[in-house]
Amino acid sequence: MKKIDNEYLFIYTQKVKEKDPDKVTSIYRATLERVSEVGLQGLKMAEIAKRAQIASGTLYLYFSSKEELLNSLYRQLKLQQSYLKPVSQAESALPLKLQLKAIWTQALKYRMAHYAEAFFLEQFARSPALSEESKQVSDQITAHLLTLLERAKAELIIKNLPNELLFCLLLGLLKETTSLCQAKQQDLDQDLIENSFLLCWDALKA
Amino acid sequence: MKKIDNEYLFIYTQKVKEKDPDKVTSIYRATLERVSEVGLQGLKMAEIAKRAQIASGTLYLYFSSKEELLNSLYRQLKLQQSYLKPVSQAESALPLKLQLKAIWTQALKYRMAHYAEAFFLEQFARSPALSEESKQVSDQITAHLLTLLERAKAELIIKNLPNELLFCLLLGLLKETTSLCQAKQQDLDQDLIENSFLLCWDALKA
Amino acid sequence: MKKIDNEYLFIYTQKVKEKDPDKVTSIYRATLERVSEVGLQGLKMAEIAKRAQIASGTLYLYFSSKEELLNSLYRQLKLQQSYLKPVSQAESALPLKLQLKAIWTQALKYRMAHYAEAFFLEQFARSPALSEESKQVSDQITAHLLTLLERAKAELIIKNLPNELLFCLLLGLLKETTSLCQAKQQDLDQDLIENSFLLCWDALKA
Amino acid sequence: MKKIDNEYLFIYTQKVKEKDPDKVTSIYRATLERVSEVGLQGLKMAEIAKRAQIASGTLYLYFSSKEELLNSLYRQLKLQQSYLKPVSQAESALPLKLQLKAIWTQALKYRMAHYAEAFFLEQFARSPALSEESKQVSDQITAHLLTLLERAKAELIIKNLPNELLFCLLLGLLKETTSLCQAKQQDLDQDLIENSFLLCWDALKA
DNA sequence: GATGAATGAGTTTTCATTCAT
DNA sequence: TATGAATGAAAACTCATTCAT
Repeated sequence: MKKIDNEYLFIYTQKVKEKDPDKVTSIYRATLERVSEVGLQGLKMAEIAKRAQIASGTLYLYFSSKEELLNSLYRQLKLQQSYLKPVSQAESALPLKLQLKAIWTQALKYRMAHYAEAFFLEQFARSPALSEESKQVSDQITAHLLTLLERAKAELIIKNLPNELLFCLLLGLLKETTSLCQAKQQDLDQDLIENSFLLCWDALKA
Repeated sequence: MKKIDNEYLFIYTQKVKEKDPDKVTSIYRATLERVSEVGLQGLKMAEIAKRAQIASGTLYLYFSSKEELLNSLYRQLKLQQSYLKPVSQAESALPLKLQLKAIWTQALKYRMAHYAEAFFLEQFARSPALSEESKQVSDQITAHLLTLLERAKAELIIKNLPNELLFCLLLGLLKETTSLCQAKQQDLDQDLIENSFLLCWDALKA
Repeated sequence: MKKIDNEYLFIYTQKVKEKDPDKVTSIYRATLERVSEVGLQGLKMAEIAKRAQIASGTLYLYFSSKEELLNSLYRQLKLQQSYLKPVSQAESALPLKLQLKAIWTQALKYRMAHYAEAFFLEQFARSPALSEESKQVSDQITAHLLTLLERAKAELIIKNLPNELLFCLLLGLLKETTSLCQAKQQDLDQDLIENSFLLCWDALKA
Repeated sequence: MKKIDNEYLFIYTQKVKEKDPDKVTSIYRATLERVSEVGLQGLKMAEIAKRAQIASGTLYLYFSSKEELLNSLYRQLKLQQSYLKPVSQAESALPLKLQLKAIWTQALKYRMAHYAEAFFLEQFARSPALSEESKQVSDQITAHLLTLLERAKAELIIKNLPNELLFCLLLGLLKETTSLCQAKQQDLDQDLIENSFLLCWDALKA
């Protein structure tokens, strides 16, 4: 049973309800844990409640249905994704390559540290239960990157290819690398960060 | 309602049952179609039967349970993955880069043409219903690639990094690119093939 | 898998159908075997067919439904029960006690030799599927005994109690003794016959 | 629709579940009633639920499956069988014959009063659904009787025959007599008790 | 007649949701 | 608010029976 740390999730709850935010937090955590254990298909409300140490009826005080719980968690996580992303002042003075490397490193570390969330996001993104509203919560991680890539293209540092394709490269490697670590129960080491960035950079650079 | 062509799926059925292979084929097709429409969570035996134009009881003549049907389809598809991969004689005389490009092109086209399968494989791979036996059906797509990468490393053409990491790059870009096309309902054009291979190659090359 | 000998069952089929009597016989045999293996609850038409080495559809050429098959078998067996019972000419000259002993011995042996039938009869007799018609097929085994008991009562040899009660004693001991032998996979030996008759006789005698 | 009184069944529930014992009791009662009405073959979970005045899903809060419900009821009843059997202090001072008569009377009355249970036990004992665990719950009714018979044999009051055989006599007559009363919708009268015991005793006595 | 794959009505079982406490 | 037993609609699965071959 994977435990997901509470402080991190706390922030989700800000906008959710007028009710006890700790409870919402622990419902979210319980949901993520169960999804990482049994997948979306195997997810049962009763088990979420049990894991969150509340009665199953209580879930319905916070979320009107399973679908709403999942969509709500999805939106929180999506918004959350960008939360840790802004590059520090200090970093924004660095050369673009180093800024990109900082983002890459941060993204890899973030995803490893929050694998259950990443897993949930990927699973639920493809679920027919994903509401229209949820779909519209865009992944703002991209905003930062976008600016950076545009600048790098303008400076002829990286290839002038559609952003979409460049994102595919980065996102694909990011996902696969973290999946790999997860599957092999292996931690992210410095070598892996360096090597993976090396691949990215050589791919991108003009 | 997406239709998946029959001839292609026919080959799956070779080893499945002593019973009518056409029926197995159409059950597989119906399952893939429904999964691509409603996801694994929304998949119902009655709807698979309806789509396959058989009675729901008939499903159980071919598969003892829903779980067995999904695992069985999973194994067929996994074994199938390598089926189209061997590079032709003519190609094996080409320079490594061109061989790799041939594989890349083929893989992209294959995945686009069989997106429902790819989707099912990715979804079910993470399902708790995936049996041990199914897990053991390895993805032999990698075998060809592995040889090629090893040769290229030996010839100092590509970077001497762990195969796993190189696979992450290739598989990640492959998945994301095809997802992108799928999401945008856009066909794979020559530009996309060229550009995506350009990214791969620059990443890999020494 | 218990095999029930064919010659014995052959006689059932005389009045059943205009169709192949061998087939009816083997359906009956298969049914009895399956019932003795899995009970009435576990009895499936497909398994009867398999055991009888015919297609399940063929069952319906001989019997219009499962219920009819069971009722039909029940009636055959009930009629059959008395078939072996008539005491020989020679025996009818013996003292009543010895005649009774001859019947007792015969009944015990019969029941042991045809345990599957006895089991079926007892199970099906209590089934709601037992038709009115089947209920009316009386157990003529009793007819012989009845005469004998009446005579013995007239001669003041046995107790003047209601026949029903005397039957309960005899039938009860008969059933339990054969059940016991069956459960212990033990053959009926001479001791058991002697001892059980001793109990019966002492109970009955005036 | 036969009603089985609640107080009696209450004792079953002692060891069953941490949940509401009244509900377990009423499920047991409903099951016995339905079995006595339609037999084991005709028994449906939905009808048990209806009779017990609960939703069918509720059955599964108490028993994980139909099979478990039946086995559970079987074990309760088996254990229960001996419950009413111990002879009172006063009785144990009586001559053996009278003690035996007391047990006989008690057993007859008990079985008549709880015919549905007896019926269920006999039916389910032969069902393939009977679990190994259930088989092992021995019928402790015999323990008391055994002691008594052994003593009577030692005192040369009754025949020195194997207990098994003596049990066959007693159990057989018990079963048949109660079946008879049940079938004839007739109550157990004093005559029947006297007469049946007379038969038993004459059979047993040395 | 004989076959056995196919049928679908009828079961068992699950689980999101409700509601009395 | 919180509870968790109860609900019952909906799903998986079974199997007697049919029917095209």
